[in-house]
This record gives sequence, C-alpha cells and structure tokens, in this order.
Amino acid sequence: MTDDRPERRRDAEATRRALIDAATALFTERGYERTTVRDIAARAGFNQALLFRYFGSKKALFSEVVARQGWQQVRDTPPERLLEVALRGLLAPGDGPRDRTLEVYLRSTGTGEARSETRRLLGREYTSVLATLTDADDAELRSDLILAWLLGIGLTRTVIGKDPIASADPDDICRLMLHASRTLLEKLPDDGSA
Amino acid sequence: MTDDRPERRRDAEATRRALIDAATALFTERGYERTTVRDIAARAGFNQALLFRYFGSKKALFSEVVARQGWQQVRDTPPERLLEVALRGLLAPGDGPRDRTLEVYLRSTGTGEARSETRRLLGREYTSVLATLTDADDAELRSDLILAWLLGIGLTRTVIGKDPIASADPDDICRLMLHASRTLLEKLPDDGSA
DNA sequence: ATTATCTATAGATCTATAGATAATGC
DNA sequence: ATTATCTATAGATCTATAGATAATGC
Repeated sequence: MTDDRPERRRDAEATRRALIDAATALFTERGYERTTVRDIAARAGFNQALLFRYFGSKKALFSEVVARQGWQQVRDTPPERLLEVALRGLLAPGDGPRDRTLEVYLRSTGTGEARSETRRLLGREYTSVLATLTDADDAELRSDLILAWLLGIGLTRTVIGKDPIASADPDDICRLMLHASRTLLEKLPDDGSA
Repeated sequence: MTDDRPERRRDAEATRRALIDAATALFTERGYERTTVRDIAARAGFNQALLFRYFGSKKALFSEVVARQGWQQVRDTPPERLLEVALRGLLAPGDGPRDRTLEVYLRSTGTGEARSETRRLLGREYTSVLATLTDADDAELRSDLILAWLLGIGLTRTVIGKDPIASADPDDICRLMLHASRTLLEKLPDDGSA
C-alpha cells in the first residue's frame, strides 16, 4: 500500500477530514504521546506539513478530534440502555464503526493532554445522562462512579490487556457489572455508620 | 535548592536507591513517557549517565521501579480490609508515605510499557487477594472487575481530575463503592436471561 | 492567480555511549 | 588501583516553519 489515497481532486476540506480521521484512529490506538504528526499524515496519505497548515499544532488537532467525536453514542442511545451499549462497545472493539470516545479518553492518560478541559467535558455528558437513572440526591456522584468503572474496565481489557477481564466473555462482564451498577443507582438505606 | 544531596560518601548502592526513589516519584506523577532520564537524575542529584550505568536503560529502570514496589499494601493488609485501604490510599494522595503502586499503574497507561508483563503481574496480586472474599466460581473475574473499578476511580480523580469524583469526600465514595462491591462479590441469583 | 501540497530544514528534544575526572580503599 | 561520577557528544527522534512546486479555477 504505497498510496492509500484514491485518485482524488485537491480538496482542502477532504484533506482536513482525512487528517482528522487518521488522527482519531491513531490517538485511539496509541494515545497522544505515542502518535506522531508524521504517522498521522502518512496514514492520511499526505505530507505532515499540511497538518500544521490546517490545524496549527498537534495539540489543536487533538482537541478537534475529541470535540468532533460528537457524542453520537450518548445522543443516540436511550438513557436506560446507555450503560450497556457503552460497555459492550468498549468490550468488543472492531465491531464495525463505533463511538470510540471512551478509548481516546483512555489512551491519552498520563499525557500532557490528560487534564485538559476537553477531556473533562468529554465525560460530563455521559455522567449527566446516567444521572437521570436515579433519584438519589447524589445522583451525579453515583453516575460518575459508574463512568469511572467503565473506564477502568476498558483500561484493564484494552490498554493493559490483563486477564481475566482481557479474555472474559463480554456477556459475563455485562451481567456482573450491570447488576452491581443497578445496586449503586438505587438509593442506599442510610447505613447508620459515619 | 542547587543540590539536594546531603553531604555523603560515594556509595553505589545509595545512588542506585536514590535513582529508584526519584524514578518512582516521577513515574507516579507523570507516567513513563513524560518522565525523562534527565529529570530522574536531576531529582536524585546525580548525572544522568549513572542511570544507564546502574540500570542499562530507561525501560529497565521502570521495571525495577514496578517490581520493587513490593506490594507492601497487599501483603500488610488483611484481605477483607484491602479494598477499603487501597481505595482510601488512592483517594487521599499525600497522606504520608503510601503504596503508590496503583498510581504508577495508572500514569503509565497508553505508553509503550502499558502492556508489559510487569504491569500485568502488578494487578494479579490484588486480584487474587480480593478473590478470597467470595466463593462464586467466577471469583477471579469479579475481583478483577473491582480492581478495574479502583483504577477507574483513581484515573478520574487523580489523572483526569474530573468532577464530581475529583472533589468528592472520600467517605462518600467509599460508602457507595464498597456497598456496590459487596453486591458484586455476592453470588448472583441466576438471572434466567442468556 | 490562487492555493493545495511538498521539500528541506531549523531547533529542540531524548536516550544512550565513550571516555575523562576525581574520590575512595588498599 | 579501583570505581563512582561527570563531560561531551552521537544519533535518532519530534514539532514546527519557510518557501518552492504544482494543480486548480477564473
């Protein structure tokens, strides 16, 4: 594959898109630090100088990637199914085109971009949707704990590759995790302690 | 602080330790990629060439750091308290010297070392101790899910810094998380589905 | 003529090594 | 004499820029 580029006209808009697509794929696979601008340009089939022409810097491109994800998954999924859909998406990568938001989230951990506002915004939407599932007064915290759990499971399975989670049947993980999550979203009986 | 080094004799062993300590601190704070050998040497108060003399390479040093952690927390804590101790340690950094194993684990995500065998071993011990808390036949998977949850919470709070987890009261997080974990460790009623 | 794309390269890293210097122990 | 430590630097990156080239649209 010397040249991935199908014969095509010079088209700034298309090139921009191609760069974003390539960047999305690579940031998702390797995270921010380990992806170089040359990798991205090569994957898109263009020269790396264009990346700077269109986005200004690597960081700016990263922000575009995160922003553009669009939260399709969050918007297109009814709240009561969101948790399962997100979890299954995280467990079975490669199952067609998916919302890989959570994976970008994961892979860019521990980098300079880790604490960026963009990344915080990225989680907020999940949390607020999940929060509609409970009427506990600390609904947001409970939802955030569930999002954290999703991230932890994705981290263990996809990034670290540690068994048993790495090779477990998605059905088993779903069953256990969803059951415990339901418990969490229920209002706790005041436990008397503390 | 031009020179942190207290007046001391030339001592290969002590220098080695100083380098490991500095590396542990920096890997924990910044992760593998964003820590340079020069940072480590400077923090230890020595020249960076010594790092290669004593450890051979940056990767080898990283492995030493991870290996040396010693799993004190796992070994010194009774199984039924391990989960809470680990969680509280993760939630309140800076509370004296602690086992920062899980933080090193987190910060080095998305790096070349992320999938290393060392890191997988690092989680195994936690998992197997937690597994003694349940008699379900998929005890290991359940325990691994709990470890994943710990990681996810640490990730959200410390690395990403996303609210509400980032600024929540550790007591609240503990109460919610421990309660749901107990549910997870209980044998599930066969739920009929699947 | 305009502008999308590429060439060439600056400048700043970073890991790692070879070999010089200087503090210790016999 | 041994060896812990440092100096100096090679060699390989990586992001970013300046300016040349070549494809498009009037």
